[in-house]
Amino acid sequence: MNSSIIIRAPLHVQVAERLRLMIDSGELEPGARLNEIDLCNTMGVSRTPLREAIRSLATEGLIELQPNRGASVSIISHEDVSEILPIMAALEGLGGRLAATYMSDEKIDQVRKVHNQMVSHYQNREVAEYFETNRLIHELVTEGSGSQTLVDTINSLSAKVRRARFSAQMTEESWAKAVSEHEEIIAALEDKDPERLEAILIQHVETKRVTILGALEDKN
Amino acid sequence: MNSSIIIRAPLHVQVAERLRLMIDSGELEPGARLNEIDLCNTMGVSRTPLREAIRSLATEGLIELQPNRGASVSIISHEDVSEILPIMAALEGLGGRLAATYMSDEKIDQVRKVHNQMVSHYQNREVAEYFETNRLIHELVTEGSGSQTLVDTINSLSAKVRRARFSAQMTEESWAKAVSEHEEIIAALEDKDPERLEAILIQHVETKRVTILGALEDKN
DNA sequence: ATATCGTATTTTGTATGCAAAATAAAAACG
DNA sequence: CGTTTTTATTTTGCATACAAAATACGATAT
Repeated sequence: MNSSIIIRAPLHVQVAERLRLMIDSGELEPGARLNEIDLCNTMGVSRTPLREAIRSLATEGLIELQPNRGASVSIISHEDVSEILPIMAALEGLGGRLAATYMSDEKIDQVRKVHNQMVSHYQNREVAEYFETNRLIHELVTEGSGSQTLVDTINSLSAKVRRARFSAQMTEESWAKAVSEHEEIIAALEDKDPERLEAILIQHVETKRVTILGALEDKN
Repeated sequence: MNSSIIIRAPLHVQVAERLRLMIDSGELEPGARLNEIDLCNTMGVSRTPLREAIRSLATEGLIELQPNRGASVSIISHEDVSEILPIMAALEGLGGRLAATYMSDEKIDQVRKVHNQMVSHYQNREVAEYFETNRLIHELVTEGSGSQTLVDTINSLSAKVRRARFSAQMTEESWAKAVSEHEEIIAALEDKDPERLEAILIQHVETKRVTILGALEDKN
């Protein structure tokens, strides 16, 4: 008996992951056309799994399909951000409210630890590490809600705004504000105060919206 | 010059629509396995576009994929409903809050008309027509938010709980409650009271959650 | 020189074919 | 008989081949 079965994900799943990564990292810029044959060559797969992966990302909204004209990385607009962030605010708020009620003390301690790491990354101005720990905190809190659907829904929306990498364009001021809001998030979570945590998270995402829109202004 | 260009949707899109319909109508029941060749024969297409469509519906969550074992219509569980409905409540609430602020008077009148139709369907006990007008009202309100992303997100979640057709199992009591809540929805919308509309919609979806869970209890 | 038409090339859309895995069926063994 | 092992069949996964559409290119005409 062998309990450690090797599961190799289907090619179309692997290709989808890789494409998602390429889009996320900026290797495939917004608006870039996806030439099937080129991508097949670089990935070493045939068109069938590639096309299946493209269809998946299209329904996720990361890619746009034009009949007989192929796929391109969808462009995130000012309006898209203005639509997506309020929705994320509502959902992260809901997640926080549930997390403050249902999250175990152990999990809360874990969030606190990651939070402390994040603060030290902030003090050392380690941007990449800061963003990663930041992202992780939000994920942990949402997971604390106990709702996988909520995690998935937020992730799906987050993916659309994340890929443009507005992160690098954060000002010193908005950064400081984000960190101070995170202090409040942790406090509300440790106090197990659902309403307060919800309100803070909504405010926090609102701050993020302003930051991102500011960054978009500069770019365009 | 011909401005009425005939746009024929790609096969994989048509197939996806048809599959969605088959799932929604119950022709393909939850848990049913999707045999590629059978479906190809009934639809008169080859496996390639069918598989692309299946991949799309899988990322939508309507279908589940098992490596080397094909696809099956995903089963909606008690837990799924308990996760999805609170999210829908938050989102419909957000939609209502925005709609109460931004919806034009013309659109509000339109909602009122559909609402009156719905009430008369209720009085005549025309179930199917009632559900359709009900659905339409919620869609119109959400559209009134001006956020297509919000409409899409809610639709995606709604599709998962809709397909099991709990509708038929509504009790006289919960039906009456739903209608009376709708009266309040319309009133809040016409008064352009964002907070009230939000609260009512959240409560309304909560009512729906209880109804659906009750129906699920009876079934299992 | 610019515009338009026709042709060639590229790219996408769909169908089919072959290999590998899973399932079903049959045979061998206890 | 029931259980395992072997074999056959079905079904999925992936690659390739062909058809149709779109794009790029060049020639001709104005």
